[in-house]
Amino acid sequence: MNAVEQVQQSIKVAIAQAVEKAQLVEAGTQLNIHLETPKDKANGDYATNIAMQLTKLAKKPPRAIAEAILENLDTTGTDIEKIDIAGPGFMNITVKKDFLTQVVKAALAQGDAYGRSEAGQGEKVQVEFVSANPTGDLHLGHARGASVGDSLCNVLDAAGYDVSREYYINDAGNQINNLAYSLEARYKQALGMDADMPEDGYHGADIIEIAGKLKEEFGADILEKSEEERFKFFREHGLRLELAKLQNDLKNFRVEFDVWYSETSLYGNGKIERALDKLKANGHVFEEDGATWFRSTTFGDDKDRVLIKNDGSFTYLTPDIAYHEDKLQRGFDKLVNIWGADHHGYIPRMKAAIEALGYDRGTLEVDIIQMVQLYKNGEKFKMSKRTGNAVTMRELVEMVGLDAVRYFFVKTAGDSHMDFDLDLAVSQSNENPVYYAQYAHARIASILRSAKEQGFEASIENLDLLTAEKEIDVLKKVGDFPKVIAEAAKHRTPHRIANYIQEIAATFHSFYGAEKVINTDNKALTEARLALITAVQTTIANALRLIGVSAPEKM
RNA sequence: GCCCUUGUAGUUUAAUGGAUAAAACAUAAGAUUCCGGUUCUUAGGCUGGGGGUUCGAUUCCCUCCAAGGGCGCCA
Repeated sequence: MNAVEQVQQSIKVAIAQAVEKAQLVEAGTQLNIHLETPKDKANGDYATNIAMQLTKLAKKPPRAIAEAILENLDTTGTDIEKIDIAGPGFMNITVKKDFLTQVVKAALAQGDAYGRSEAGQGEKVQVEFVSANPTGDLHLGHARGASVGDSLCNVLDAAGYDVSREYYINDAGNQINNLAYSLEARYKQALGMDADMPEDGYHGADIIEIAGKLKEEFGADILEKSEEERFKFFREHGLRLELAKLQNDLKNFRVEFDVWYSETSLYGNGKIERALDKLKANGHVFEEDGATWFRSTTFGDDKDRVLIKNDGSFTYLTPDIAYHEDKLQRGFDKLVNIWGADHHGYIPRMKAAIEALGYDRGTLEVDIIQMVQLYKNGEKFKMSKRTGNAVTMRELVEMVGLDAVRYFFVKTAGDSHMDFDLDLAVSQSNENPVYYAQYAHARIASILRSAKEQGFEASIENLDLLTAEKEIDVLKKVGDFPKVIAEAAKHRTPHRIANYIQEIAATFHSFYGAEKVINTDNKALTEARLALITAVQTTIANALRLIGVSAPEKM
């Protein structure tokens, strides 16, 4: 618990004791005292709405409750300067100024770790995201999912959760056969032969590229093989090269996974059969029309689902159920799946399966990443993996820049639809909000360089000199950081980090405009301000790192 | 037809059920002998319509409208 949290905790305790002393509620009642930071700083450093929350229990109007709390409040030993009752019954708390400077000490002492907390209490969370089929390039939607998923994992980690990142490789279904046939056609074309693409083939440029690689490596030798062997060859090598490309693209997107889980691996070890047996034993399986069904309607799904087709093969759902059972048996407290909105209809059956297997359906939470609508030349730009004219994640990064892409996708809540104007993104690259934050960081670096040349160094000796309005604003903003991370983790809303970055950058720029940091006539103040902006720089760098954006020293 | 998600300044988007709904971009007007002008200051909303829940609703519930997505023994 850092200095800021300790202050907040002491305030909460003091208020809780006052509530009890005023006999507003029955002894032992669990109070949920929440401190918020008022939008308008005229309303104090912190505010609590406890008086309004207690109207029912205390059977008094909120302002009367607030007054009763105030009368019974003992502020000795806390950092409370004063408390005002305002509006409908808010209690606005002003804290002693010297406490605010604690955040500078905390930020300087903790460095890269500033902002981290134990809020998550080590809860084991597994986050599965992207999980795109290894049959083509990652496109726009995957880029959004990767940005949000990776940032979420970073935030969870920073908030004290034990997080594991996982990618489920769909390397077992019909789409892989399709990949093999598509690749074979492209391979033949690469050799100058006539070959038709299969009807549902993958027309992406990546398949052509991979076919070219195979031609270079094996020449025309593959044509000598039997049809069965050729199929096996293209399947194997197609998967290998597609997967390598996916992993490389994601790495270049600054996204790394702890576990790459192969769907095929579920076939060799009996896990699918065990999951099926468990569903059967629990009485949720039936036979009809020559197929084996899961009675998912028992658990709220709108229709029952086939598990084994009448040709004896599994549907996609069946190994996926086994996969989720496997996840659950690995001991995670919570499973978070980040899926594209086009898969949202799949949620009820997956949750049904988890319940049917005997687990709490709430263990699995699915966060939907809404569609990204591309615009180009003022018109909708339909993306399709199969028509070959999709904008890939790689192309997007080339056009807009990695920092801008990562920032752009994470600054918007994942569950809201998003319009992405390609022309604007390209033309705006110089005005993109990400540069605003990066500039703040670079500007601080510049000031620190300049100060060093003039013989000044950041010092925490005279932080009490930081009393200007803009300085206080900056102190408060820096102090908010651990709470912002904890809240973003709790609500799984990494876009709050992006919002926070904008706020702290704006607060800093505003301070910069009002106060000069380097003042050769006042060494003590200069060095206190250098400590302050170092704390800001650390905070911005840490925040940018959470969302996968670089923090440059120079721009 | 049924189901899911989303409707907020001109545009793109914020806002644990809280106070006067907030930023950026674009537009207009100003600032700078100075630590980086990619900066700062100032100027704008019937939160899609209508009901309901309560001290209080952008947020929760119902309904209508609109946009997107899903409704396969595909993955």
